[in-house]
Amino acid sequence: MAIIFSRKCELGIQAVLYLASAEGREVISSEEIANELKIPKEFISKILQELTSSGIISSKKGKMGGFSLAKNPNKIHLIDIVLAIDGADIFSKCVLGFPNCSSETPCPMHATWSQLIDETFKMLSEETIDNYKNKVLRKIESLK
Amino acid sequence: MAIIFSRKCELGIQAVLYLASAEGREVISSEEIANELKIPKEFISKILQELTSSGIISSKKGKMGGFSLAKNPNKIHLIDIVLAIDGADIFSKCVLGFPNCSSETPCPMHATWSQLIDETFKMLSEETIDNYKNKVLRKIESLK
DNA sequence: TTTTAATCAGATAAAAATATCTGATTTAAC
DNA sequence: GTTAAATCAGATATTTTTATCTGATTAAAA
Repeated sequence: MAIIFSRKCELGIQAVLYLASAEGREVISSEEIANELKIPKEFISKILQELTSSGIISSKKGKMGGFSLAKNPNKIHLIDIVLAIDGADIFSKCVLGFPNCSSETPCPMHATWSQLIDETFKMLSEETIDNYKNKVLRKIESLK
Repeated sequence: MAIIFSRKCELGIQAVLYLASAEGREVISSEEIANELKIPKEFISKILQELTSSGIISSKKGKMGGFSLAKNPNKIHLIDIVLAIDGADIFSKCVLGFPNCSSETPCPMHATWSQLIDETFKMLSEETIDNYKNKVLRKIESLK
């Protein structure tokens, strides 16, 4: 089964978008995020920990603690989350799984695939969390 | 870790390209494919079985048996192999993992992502094995 | 100061994907 | 016919990913 982003990465993006949509509030607990996004609390907690240690979000410990964006949502790009959780493999590894695929020793699909991957990287690098924060609330509504 | 195609699919495409590059010869054994592509014989055998049962390649059993393309390489498209091994999930499932993502209840990335996925689907549907069969031999040289 | 509610860190469990093994079947050559 | 070399089918093993659990730490509120 092929996938694009790992489950962790999918949920990481969901969670960051939810935090962005809650602007004005100081922090949001992992429990609220889990309930709103209908995903297991334990799993999203681990993901929030990763996002915290990579500096995309920040956490407040103790009672009344929770998570918030580490910077302005127009400074957080989708690519930041993808690279933090899944790394750069999707953009750098050979699409056919050949070793050392490059313009010197290209695989058969190298040229055509590079073009698509570059476009994808560009989109993820340009789009900010800010551009999407309102859309996530509408999607969450549809989950209820 | 994110991936595009499963390992099975990557190797399936590699193997079909190798068969295409060997035009003129009646059949190619799984052992030869494994040796040339530097991958385990047992694993590629299983993949060749799948490709046979989905009608992309055909097999000849018994001594001197092996595999060959089931049709003209200009009639086999990359998408055929991808769909046969990985299915259509990559093209139909929500990129953020939300349920029921569609233009009615879109996820935040739905519109931007659909565009990239449609382009990818189009490329894989247009490109034939025939377009790539020579390139694979050059790549195999670099493995030696 | 104690209790409560939150994150944090590391271990463990479960599920899925990847890879391997074993034996049966098929077919060409001797 | 017998043997050898190939695919086929299903079971098994290994690895990775996904998910959960447990206990420690932190900090607000009673």
